[in-house]
Amino acid sequence: MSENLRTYTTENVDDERETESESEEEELRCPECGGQLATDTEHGETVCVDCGLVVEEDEIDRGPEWRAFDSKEKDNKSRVGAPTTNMMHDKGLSTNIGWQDKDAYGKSLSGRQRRRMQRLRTWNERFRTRDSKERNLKQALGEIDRMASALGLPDNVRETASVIYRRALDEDLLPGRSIEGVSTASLYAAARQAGTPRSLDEIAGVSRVEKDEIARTYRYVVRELKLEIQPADPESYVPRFASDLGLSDEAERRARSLLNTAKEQGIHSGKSPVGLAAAAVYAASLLVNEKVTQSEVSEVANISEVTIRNRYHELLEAEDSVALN
DNA sequence: ATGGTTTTTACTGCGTC
DNA sequence: GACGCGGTAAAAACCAT
Repeated sequence: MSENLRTYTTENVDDERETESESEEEELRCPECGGQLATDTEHGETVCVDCGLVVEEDEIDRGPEWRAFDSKEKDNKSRVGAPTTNMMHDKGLSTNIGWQDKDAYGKSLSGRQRRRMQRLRTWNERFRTRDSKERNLKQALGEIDRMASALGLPDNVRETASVIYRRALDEDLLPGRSIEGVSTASLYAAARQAGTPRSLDEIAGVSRVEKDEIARTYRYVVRELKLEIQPADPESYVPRFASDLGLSDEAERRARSLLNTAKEQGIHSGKSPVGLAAAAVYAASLLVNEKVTQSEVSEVANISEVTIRNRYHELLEAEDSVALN
């Protein structure tokens, strides 16, 4: 079975990484003795098995760290970027001061020195935990940054996301939760607060964490930090959708006004904001003669066409009933 | 866990290019 | 005949309880 799997995977990987796929295929011979060559990736050398002649050296291993079976995994294992698992902030390397009041020879310390040591312990502990939070923060911020740029979120969102994360850290919300999970949740919250919301799906798409966990962590963080986040305003999605579809400002304005009349009519409660926004954009595109298809809208909004249909009927009805008055 | 609501999936029919 | 659109029924997802 491993044979089949192997050929399949190497092919796949080669597709995307053309550079150095030949190593397994071509069989070069040693120029001196004709012996077989072997590649020593650790030292970056190609050596002859028989005579030991170094044929090539200082090669760079550009490949990913391990074999990867899909693109996601490949991302994780690539050589660049932060290591994915660094469970202990200091890898157990930081200093610890023993609790016994003995010197290096095992003799007891004088009272004066004991007090000194006590102070040292306190400070060492303080620095160490401070340091641990610092590292934690650093990693989280990197993660937030990565996701934010993947989603095209502006700097101020990253800013608030990191503020939220800092608060979570200060309130000791982290234990039992992953750094990635909390950073993702922070970013999600920040995006919504800033009025440039991204759907849970979009967020989950760039995060290392599953959607469910993000939602769970998000709820938790919001509750504990008592962040006030009102349900996303459909209007806030409009600009993004409109620009993704290449619609004019005029169309965007129409979409907004449609949403506003809908709000006055109270059509919008309980419905997904994204769906409403998508429908409004679609309806607006019709009204200003810049027709885009339903499926195009559903594509950029990540919403089903059916939902767009249902919503945009409601939107137009609301508009009509206002027009009659 | 449950029930009610919303969204999605899958399918069908109609008109147009 | 492919495409865009509308509608429907049933399944799935979501949410408050």
